[in-house]
Amino acid sequence: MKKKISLSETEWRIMRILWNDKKATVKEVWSSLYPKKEKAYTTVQTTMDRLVEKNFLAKEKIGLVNFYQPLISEKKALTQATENLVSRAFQGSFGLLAAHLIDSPQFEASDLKKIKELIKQKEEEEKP
Amino acid sequence: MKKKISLSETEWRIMRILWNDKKATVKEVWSSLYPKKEKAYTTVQTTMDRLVEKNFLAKEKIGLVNFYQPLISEKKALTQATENLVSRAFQGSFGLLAAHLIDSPQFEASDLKKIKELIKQKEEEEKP
DNA sequence: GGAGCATTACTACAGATGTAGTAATTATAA
DNA sequence: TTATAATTACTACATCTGTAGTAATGCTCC
Repeated sequence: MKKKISLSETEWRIMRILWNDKKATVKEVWSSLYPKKEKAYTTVQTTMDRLVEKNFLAKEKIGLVNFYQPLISEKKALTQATENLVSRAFQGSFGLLAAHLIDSPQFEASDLKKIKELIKQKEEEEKP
Repeated sequence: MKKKISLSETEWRIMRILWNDKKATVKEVWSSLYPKKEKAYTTVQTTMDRLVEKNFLAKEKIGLVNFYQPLISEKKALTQATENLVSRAFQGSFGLLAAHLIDSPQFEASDLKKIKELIKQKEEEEKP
């Protein structure tokens, strides 16, 4: 059985930094994430190493220092996470999730507008 | 800090039964979920009791037997779960999730059609 | 050439989760 | 009235997660 890997809040935050910077050290991630040392350095270290175990990050030692970089694109990670939710909560139906979303109060007019554009775009791509 | 409560695959499956049946015993849920005893009876029992701790279910003893029923609607649970994903992975933007969704290969033509209808419907509601 | 600093490597520990076993309780059938 | 079956209550244990401390290692500056 493939285990459903999912990321925690902190893990996402770390990944996002790596997606932007392509490559970073624990120190860099830590300073950028917790400039006021809200969390311990080693906490970030542990989390990043666990991301390596989960195959989300690669770790490469250059000189003395470990550099980490993403092994998976942000898009792919988002897709996986969405699939996860959909399969758990929406019985596998992306359509159900979309419907729920549109029906949500958190879904604002501006979002709606953008979605309509995207839909139109997609339709044009499909039958050109 | 409010802890982000999230449900596992099994927990969702249990909740779905309860949302349908309104009220059920461990036995009933277990038989319906694992007719071939894929999981132990007590596993379901434990899971349901943990759902009680999470305030997703209420437990009421009638005679000898415990009946469980939802304390939260399916819709609310879906909203919560979606919010969770959105806040973790989509930086809080429902619009981003929606965009990602439409752009997904898993998002089928039929889904698209339904969504368009829903959007139209919503728009009509808003400015009647 | 040793003291201090940065960094890594390893270890720890509490709480949640998946899974299930065992003990206790009570209705029921013989 | 006692053995049995159904059910609950309690306990267990491995794994994962959040959080972090400590030890080891190798620069760098006096």
